[in-house]
Amino acid sequence: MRVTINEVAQKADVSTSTVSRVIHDNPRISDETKSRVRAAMKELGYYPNALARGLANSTTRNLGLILPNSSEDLFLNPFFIEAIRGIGVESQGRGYNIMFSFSNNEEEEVGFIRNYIKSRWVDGIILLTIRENDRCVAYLQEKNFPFVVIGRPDKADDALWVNNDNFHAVYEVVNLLADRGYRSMAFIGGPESFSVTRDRLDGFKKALSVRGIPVNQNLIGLGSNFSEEEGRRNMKAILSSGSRPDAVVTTDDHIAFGVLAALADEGIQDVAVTGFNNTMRGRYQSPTLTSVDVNPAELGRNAASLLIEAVTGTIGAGSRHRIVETKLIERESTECRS
Amino acid sequence: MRVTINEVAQKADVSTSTVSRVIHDNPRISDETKSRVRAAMKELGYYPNALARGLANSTTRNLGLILPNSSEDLFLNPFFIEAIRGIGVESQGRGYNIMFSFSNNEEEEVGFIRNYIKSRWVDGIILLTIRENDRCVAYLQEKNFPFVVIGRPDKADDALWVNNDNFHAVYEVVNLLADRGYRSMAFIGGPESFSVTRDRLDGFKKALSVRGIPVNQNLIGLGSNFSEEEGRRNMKAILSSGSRPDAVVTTDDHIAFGVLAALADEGIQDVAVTGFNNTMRGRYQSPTLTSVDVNPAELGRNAASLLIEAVTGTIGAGSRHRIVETKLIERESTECRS
DNA sequence: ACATTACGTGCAAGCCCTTGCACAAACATT
DNA sequence: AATGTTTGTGCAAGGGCTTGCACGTAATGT
Repeated sequence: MRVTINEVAQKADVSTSTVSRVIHDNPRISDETKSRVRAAMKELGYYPNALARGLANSTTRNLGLILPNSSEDLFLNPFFIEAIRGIGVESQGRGYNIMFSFSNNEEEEVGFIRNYIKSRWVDGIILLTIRENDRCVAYLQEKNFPFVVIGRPDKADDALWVNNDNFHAVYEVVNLLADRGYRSMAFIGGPESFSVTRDRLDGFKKALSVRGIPVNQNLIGLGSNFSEEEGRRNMKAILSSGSRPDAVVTTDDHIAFGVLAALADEGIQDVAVTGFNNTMRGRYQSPTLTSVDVNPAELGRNAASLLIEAVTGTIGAGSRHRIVETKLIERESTECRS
Repeated sequence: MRVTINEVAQKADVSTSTVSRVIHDNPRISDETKSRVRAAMKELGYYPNALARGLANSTTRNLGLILPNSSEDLFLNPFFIEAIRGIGVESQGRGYNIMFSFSNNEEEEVGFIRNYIKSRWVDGIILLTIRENDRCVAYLQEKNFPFVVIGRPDKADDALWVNNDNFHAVYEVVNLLADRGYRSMAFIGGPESFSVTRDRLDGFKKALSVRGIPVNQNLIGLGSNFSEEEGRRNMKAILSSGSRPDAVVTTDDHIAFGVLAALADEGIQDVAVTGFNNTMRGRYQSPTLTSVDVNPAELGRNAASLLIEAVTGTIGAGSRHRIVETKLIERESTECRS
């Protein structure tokens, strides 16, 4: 039998309510009693039972994390593990635990969310990815359950989210390329159904137009996913349409690898390429790849702290979103136009 | 107010005990009653409260996962995320949840373990790394709390663990090199305090001696960690001692990268190098790196299932350990000796 | 000196589910 | 017909903690 609040109460010669109040440092308890109770707790090695506590005040200090169990391209870059780490470190620093589950599709995700909510395991939920018309978001909103998403939800802008400034990130990429002497830029991204894609494309267009460079629709290609294969396919399509950009902005390192492969296939050398997410491979590819570091750990930290503020009711009005700075990492793939 | 077992009982016109028994599919309840109760549950949308259940029978169906929050080199390869995924998928498939925490050092690890145990959040604990004389292992054994470790504990061989056959893996690496015509092989590994290092070194020595190749102590270097830097240092040390192996077996891709860097510094070309863990970078380095895939997802799955068997008391006698096969991935760095 | 206001603590109900034991009814056994 | 077995349910006592309310005592005010 483990030591409970009762033995402590007995030992300190007070009631269990008093012990409970001491645990929560209730100001109505006199200092003298507090220290007596604390001594008893220490002596007995008392440790509160989280389950009982949770049951009594229906709050668990657990957060649920919904992870995609997806194809390679999501796990081959450090984004996820770093984001998870950020979430974990921030949460545990604030006394929260994280439970996670891997889902193969939207339906499974909703299932896990349902389970977390209904079985009352968690106080809030973190969504690590987001789609257009995300059913998880819809479900969570319907249940009115606290959640935060990494990435910007297309509708439901009133939800909590943390995101990069994708618009600005690409804007800067274009500026870099322009500074390096590139003029005819292509854009190759993932599915338009992801708001990241749209935001980045907007940044691309805006940066061009600010510089007075006309946007050429033939130089814009959106793939059905973020894979190398799609990047390659889109690049080939652009080339075979007869266009010949001198730089290619992509929304993911893997897409960029595909682009580089397509260029290599054609024996084209002097086209600049940029990626996103600053993957390992980009650092060792040849040429090393200029990429945007999205700071996943910081995204994770912010997601966790935002959610915790929400579930504890300490969220500041008007601070339901957080923007995390990206960092442009310049490497060989965008060296000055020769 | 959420729907509880009481409303269900009322609706189905039985006692709460009966409902509880229906939930657990107790055979003492008649089929007729069962279906009546189930109908009531469905109609009311009943979902058991995990906390209350846990409190009542002191079991949570949660597992705790202790993760290192360590320097880059541990996160730069997919080992962790893959292992976590394996653990997660296996656990959730069996109806278990995972809680994790990142620790910066052994002391923090013990702290998290203590918290998990004392606050009764979890039924068992998974250790993803292991040191010599691991205090976590000691603590868990002292508390007699169910746990499993990935990697072989040096003492405490009676603990549950899952591991690769590291001896055999390196044995095969040596065989490959020998088949490719290499004769003078060096070994560069991490700290000897890790059993992986020792097991791999044993495999190395054994394979050589089976082939009748003498083991040269000057060609063995053990670093203080698994980093590129240490790999480079050790390789330089070997070279500057005047030795000139024609192949280098390492215990980690990062070490191998360091070795390759050291060789490149000296302008040496024709030395074969092998790594471990099959990292991303190894696939894109030049030369691409021959490496041993340790199958982290499978290690994770097995760890989870072994632990679950242990906590449910369904563990088979004599099956307290599991060995996961490695897979040798041959690439350019071990091409035939020219 | 009496009424009022803190102050510190205890009572007991509640959170929701599990389970050993008891028990009534139905059936089988002599 | 009397006794013994099953079979299916219910009772009630937990599991460990929280918290609204009540209450006695001491301090304050007039």
